[in-house]
Amino acid sequence: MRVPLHIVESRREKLRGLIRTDGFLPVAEICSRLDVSEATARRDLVAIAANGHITRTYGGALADYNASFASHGERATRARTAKDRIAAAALSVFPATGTVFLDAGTTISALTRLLLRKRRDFAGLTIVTNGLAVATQLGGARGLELNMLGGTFLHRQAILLGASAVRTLASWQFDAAFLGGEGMDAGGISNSHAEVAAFQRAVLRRCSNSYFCLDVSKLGRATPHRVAGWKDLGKLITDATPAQLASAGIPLKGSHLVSAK
Amino acid sequence: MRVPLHIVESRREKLRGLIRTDGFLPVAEICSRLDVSEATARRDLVAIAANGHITRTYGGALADYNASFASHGERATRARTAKDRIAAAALSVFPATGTVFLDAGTTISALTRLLLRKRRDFAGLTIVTNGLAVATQLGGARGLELNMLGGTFLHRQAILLGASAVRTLASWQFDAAFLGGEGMDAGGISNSHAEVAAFQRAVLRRCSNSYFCLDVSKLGRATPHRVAGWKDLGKLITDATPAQLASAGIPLKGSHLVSAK
DNA sequence: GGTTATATGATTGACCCCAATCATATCGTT
DNA sequence: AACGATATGATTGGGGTCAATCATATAACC
Repeated sequence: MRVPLHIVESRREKLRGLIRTDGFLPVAEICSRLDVSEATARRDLVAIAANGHITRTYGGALADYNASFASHGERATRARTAKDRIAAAALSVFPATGTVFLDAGTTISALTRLLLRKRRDFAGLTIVTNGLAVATQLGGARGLELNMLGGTFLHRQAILLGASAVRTLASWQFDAAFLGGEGMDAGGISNSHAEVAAFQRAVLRRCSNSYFCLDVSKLGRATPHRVAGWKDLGKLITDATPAQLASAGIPLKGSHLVSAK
Repeated sequence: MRVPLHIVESRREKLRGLIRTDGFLPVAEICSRLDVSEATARRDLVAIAANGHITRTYGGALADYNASFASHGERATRARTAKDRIAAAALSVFPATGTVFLDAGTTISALTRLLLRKRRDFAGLTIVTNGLAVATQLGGARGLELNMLGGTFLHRQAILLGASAVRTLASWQFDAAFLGGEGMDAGGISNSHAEVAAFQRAVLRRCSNSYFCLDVSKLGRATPHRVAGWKDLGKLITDATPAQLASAGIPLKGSHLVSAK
């Protein structure tokens, strides 16, 4: 029998919370806790997985604050996704030692994953991040010194931000910084959160080499808060072709571009 | 056919790394990546799960840096563990609003889990933590302001520590702090890491009410680094009986003890 | 208020996961 | 060198999971 929409939505919201709280939830337990049939539980799961930050697994669902989960989707199909290609390109310019800042975000998370797979020992490398997923992934890597900036937790993105984060930043100097973004157009790179943009600008001031990693889907999209114009930032790592970039009015060439093909 | 022991161990070490990197790994993929049969993959999994930090799920294995996973084990058996009882007792003294510090560690993680299950809205409450698992669990809770201290990542414990963490602490004042520990005896509470102990002492200086949460298995155990003597700390929340505490030489009564039974 | 759209639960057949068992090859040990 | 221990892979039966289909009751819409 049909049920009011607000009931459906609130149930799914509750399920989102349950999965987030437990980290992993088997289908059977979803049924008993929400008192619904398997069919409904599964349907809710796919609904949440579609736009929520949840990954389905065989027999249940996994909260992917650690967006590192890529087994079923990306890797199984063997099709290297745009993010993976970008990660590979970023890896080629990744310092072997020194101090590196890593942004939050799924693109950077792909880089982290690749980094862990390619290198066995990280002695001499210091990584600083404000992303919970990145920290979670890198924590425990052999020889790596991992630092996290403090700050206020930004809902839905698992990022630490705010005045405290910017203040802590002041004591660091980075050899390289790898950053993400939500939009790139003729004017530069932009983000949807004012705080994120402000934070990234603060990072830019403290690094000698900056690499923005954005896939082609962000091309031409402008989001409210501008991070920096093309003149003010370092290199762009993208899978967009030079032709695509040119037609979007982005004036980058060679030395400011690392192409991921 | 049998295979040399060092091969077995190195393969399992590699598997540990894979699971940690990916967050979740289906059995089928373990087979293809390690080039072993399902049987061996499963056997390796149980071997790792026995003493490594891995949780088996149906169809694969989950890296449990987020110690929040408790569906199969604790909850399924319905047996309220010591940690759960302590968490329930802690919840009874948990402020409805204000600023609360939460330590890292599995006992506190149990408290976090319970907190999320019991309360729907956290408006007016600010939580500060240095534990990745706690932050991961609480991130996204409705109305909650969540702050994380920055610092250096401590291997194996997913805690942020060090001078930076202590420094950030200086700008906070807590209405309550819930802390864990590794040992309690007549002399007080102790921890195995010097940095952890130093950090906890710094927290104690900045809170009006402190609650140490330790289960009875820690009773009588003394670890190298003393956090504080019984006179210097607030209340103890434990499932140990007053008789057990007395026989261990711990001079606490009523007002300094919250019993979890 | 009548009609349409849809959320739900039951069912079914196929597929996958798992624990147990067994034969075998080879490592460790004496 | 010979023996025992054991890590491995194949097999098998049982059970769980999944996607698809269908009937139905009821919310949403006009």
